[in-house]
Amino acid sequence: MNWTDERVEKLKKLWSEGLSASQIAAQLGGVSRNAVIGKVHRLNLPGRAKAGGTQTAARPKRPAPATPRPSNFAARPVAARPVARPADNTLPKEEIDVDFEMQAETLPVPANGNSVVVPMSRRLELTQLTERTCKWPIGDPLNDDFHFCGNESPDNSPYCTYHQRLAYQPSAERRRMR
DNA sequence: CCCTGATTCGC
DNA sequence: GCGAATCAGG
Repeated sequence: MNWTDERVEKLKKLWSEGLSASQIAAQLGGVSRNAVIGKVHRLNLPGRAKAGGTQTAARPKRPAPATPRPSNFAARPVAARPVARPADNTLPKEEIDVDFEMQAETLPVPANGNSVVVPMSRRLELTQLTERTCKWPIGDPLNDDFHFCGNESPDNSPYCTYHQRLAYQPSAERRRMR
């Protein structure tokens, strides 16, 4: 991917708005967060404020790589991000970020004795999702409380074990459950 | 483990 | 100039 004027402009804008490098990389697409950080430095954009200078202590030089870096790396499959966003993508962080993270969500227990418990979600924002977080959407995307399950999903599955079963219902199980 | 930004240096 | 690898920290 090329750093066109447009992309650089967007980078500057998002960086100044305080988005993290990975968030910016996700919005730009086709670049890693490292690329974003590297570009930020090259552009001499101001870094993030360090309160009290805790972080930037003199860093020892990087030791020489013991093993030469492999120059042949497979092109990484860019994760599809098909989830649509409201046109207004401004996030009122200040208001909704003060969340109730470990809120347990339960459904009414059916009278049949098989209790159906929906595991608590981590209430993640779209930008927080990783390869290992459940991408089961919860709520109305047009609503402010929309979020993703975010629990750990095994291996490369897009969903956690619970939502995996909801997503891919085997016919046998679907029948059993009616 | 997840994440964050900072730095180096081969390309 | 670019950005993966690495470091350092939360």
